[in-house]
Amino acid sequence: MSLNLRAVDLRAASSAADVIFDALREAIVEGTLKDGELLRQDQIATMFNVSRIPVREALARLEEQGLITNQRYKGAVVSSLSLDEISEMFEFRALLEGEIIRQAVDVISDETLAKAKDYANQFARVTDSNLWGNLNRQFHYTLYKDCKKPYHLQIISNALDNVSRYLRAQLVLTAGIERARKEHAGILNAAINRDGEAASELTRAHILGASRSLIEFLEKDRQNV
Amino acid sequence: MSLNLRAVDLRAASSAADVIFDALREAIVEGTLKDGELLRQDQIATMFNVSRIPVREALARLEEQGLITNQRYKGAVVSSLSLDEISEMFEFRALLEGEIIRQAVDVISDETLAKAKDYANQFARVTDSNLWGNLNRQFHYTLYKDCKKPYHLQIISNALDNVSRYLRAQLVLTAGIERARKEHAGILNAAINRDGEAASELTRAHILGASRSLIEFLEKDRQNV
DNA sequence: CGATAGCATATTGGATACAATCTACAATAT
DNA sequence: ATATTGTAGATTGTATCCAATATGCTATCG
Repeated sequence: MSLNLRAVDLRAASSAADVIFDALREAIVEGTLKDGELLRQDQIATMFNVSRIPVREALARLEEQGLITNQRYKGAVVSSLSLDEISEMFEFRALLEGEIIRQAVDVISDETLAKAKDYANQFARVTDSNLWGNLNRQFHYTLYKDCKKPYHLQIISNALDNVSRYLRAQLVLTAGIERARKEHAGILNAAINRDGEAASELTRAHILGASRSLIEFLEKDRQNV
Repeated sequence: MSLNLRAVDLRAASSAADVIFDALREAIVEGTLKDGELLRQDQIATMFNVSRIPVREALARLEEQGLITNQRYKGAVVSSLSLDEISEMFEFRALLEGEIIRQAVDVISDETLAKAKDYANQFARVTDSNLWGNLNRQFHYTLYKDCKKPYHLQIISNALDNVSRYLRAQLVLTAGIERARKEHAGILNAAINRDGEAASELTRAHILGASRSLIEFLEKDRQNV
């Protein structure tokens, strides 16, 4: 077993369903596919040059994640969340992320802190709003990841997936960026000082504040439809 | 629209994939399908008298829930969790359920309390170990449900799904029933007294205690394999 | 006798074909 | 004109079929 060749684990390679799942997931999370938009199996199959079978598998998985809703014989639509549902998901995130960062700051490495700082800086500098969502996610996720709780992290990630297409509206349309920038700095600082309690409280406030701002915005926005 | 006939919403009717998903999920959660057991598409298809297509859809959804693991071209096996993973999931449950019951006791109705008491009694009386898992779930879920946080409840339910096949071993093989019975009584009492803090703390202790007992048992058990 | 290549069988991934159902519009009756 | 029924096309759900891959046995070579 000493062949001078870089090998990859082909068993872990992606099936067509995997590729389609990832693509749809990303499009929904980024908001490219809008709230309530109808997803036609045939259309997606044609786009990816496959039959409808792997498309259906991807859709089944997306539904299990809550990102789409399937109605038998009618089709799949991108899930459209009520204000209550959005609000609940932010509360959920505040609970989970507040707890995880408390545990994380005790074990987070200096390299990881440096990475988080880098993401925070990029987030503050970059002006392309398409990048904000991802940089925001990277910043937070980086702070959490050293605590070695993969299940918690996966659930957190999924919860974020379910609200990011709304969060983006909050950042872009309510001057949320400037506030987020400051709050990120505060959280990062608490992490650098290894102050779990402060990091937790600031993270909770960060999430719940964004929630309030978003809900307020959506309340106005949804009236004029 | 006033026809004297009891109608049902056929659009909500189950597809073959739904039926198979539910059946497999239940079998895994109850432990009928064991840890690491291989699931053959063709065999399942034959059992339900359908083709493999809806079976594959069900398997895709089960994998998304973490209940099975799929390996390309090899097949699906019931997920086998490490002690660390099991332990993490119990911590997760303790965090979530501790918080939810705190919020729930403020709004829980007397009827719901009566139902919870009924489940607790059944749990204590029944001797058929196959019923324990479900009664335990019903007891806790009943206490939570009035708080109207469907997303939280769904995540809690899924987390329980992922560990119940192990929990059952703890109840059956470590005299966990007697302790669970007492702890249920304590939690119920705190709920009746509308003491959110006590209910939360007792629920956390209940879950983390079961976790410790289970892990200890599994450590011994897995050595002799 | 042991290791490796070749082959047969089993199983999964995906394509094609068909059945069930929905949607929209035309036809008909009142 | 309005409401109901019938029909055609579109779309989803499932069955059947083929291709890609894994597994295990056999044969061959050293």
